[in-house]
Amino acid sequence: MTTPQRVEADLGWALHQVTRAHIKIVEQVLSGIPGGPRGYQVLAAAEEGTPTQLALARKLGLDRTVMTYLLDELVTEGLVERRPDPADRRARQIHLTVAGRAQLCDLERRLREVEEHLLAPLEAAERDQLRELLARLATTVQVEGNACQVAEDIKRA
Amino acid sequence: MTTPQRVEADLGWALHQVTRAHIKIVEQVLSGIPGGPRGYQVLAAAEEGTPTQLALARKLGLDRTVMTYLLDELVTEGLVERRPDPADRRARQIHLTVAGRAQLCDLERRLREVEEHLLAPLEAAERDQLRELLARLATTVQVEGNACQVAEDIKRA
DNA sequence: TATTGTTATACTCTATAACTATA
DNA sequence: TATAGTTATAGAGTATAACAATA
Repeated sequence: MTTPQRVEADLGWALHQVTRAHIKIVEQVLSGIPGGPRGYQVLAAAEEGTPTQLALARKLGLDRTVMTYLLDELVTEGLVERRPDPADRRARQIHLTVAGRAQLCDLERRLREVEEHLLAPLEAAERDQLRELLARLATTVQVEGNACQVAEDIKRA
Repeated sequence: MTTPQRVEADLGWALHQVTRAHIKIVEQVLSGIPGGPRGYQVLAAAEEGTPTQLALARKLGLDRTVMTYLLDELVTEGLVERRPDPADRRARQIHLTVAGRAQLCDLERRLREVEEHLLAPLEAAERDQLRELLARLATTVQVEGNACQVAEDIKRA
């Protein structure tokens, strides 16, 4: 399975190969975070506001029970805190800790490096072209769910 | 999560969105095949030669026990046959049946349509550009494993 | 009565190990 | 002794259902 002569092989094959390579290196960067890529996404979402657990679960396309387990680990690692929601005593707001914010900042820097590494084989102009074309396609195809979920789907396929 | 302002959001987000969309529609096309995308890949590989089960498992990056289950289903559906390998009585060669060959032909046609549908938002010249850039990147990044496996990885991420 | 979060249970998928038959 | 294929068992990950607290 070097260079495909077949069918699906075309766009699908290339798309999956590149995505797979991206996932592999991203997983390495995020291997130290509880929940891996998911944990990172929780941190990123928590930085943007103070979402409740349910809001977080919906945003990331996860079951709320999975979110409970995931947050248990992130809390244990001291990256986030659960605080009572003053407006609704049933809900918990998720806040980044100082350590969580520092961790997130570091991860974001390393993820940018990963992208640059992945695109390195292309010329600068080509990298921009690819980014632009993919971004345009991505906004038009818009599938329900999230990018993280893609990893699940790809594996199942 | 409409248009991302964040980080990973850039290339990774677009790449995963497009891949996810591709997986979704491919899964619909292959939903009737035992094993889904995997079953299709077995059919495609069986058409190219007469691989043994083990060769097939290695090519698709699957455990040989999984291959047994997968082939059981494909045989039940009448798409492939197990035949004794004349050169090694331990091994079984996997052959496409007439129905399997017809099924494969139909699937390939529909998968080509899926690709065209996915790229429809782009101009003809842009589609060619994207295909070319992705193909070039795919051949350079070359991760061990197969494209089908990507679906597994994406989900896990 | 409905909803947030938690916990316990069940299910799916995959890997691991053990077994048969060949080599 | 090693390998191809099968089968049984155990494990990780997820979803389902039941529960407590609150709305």
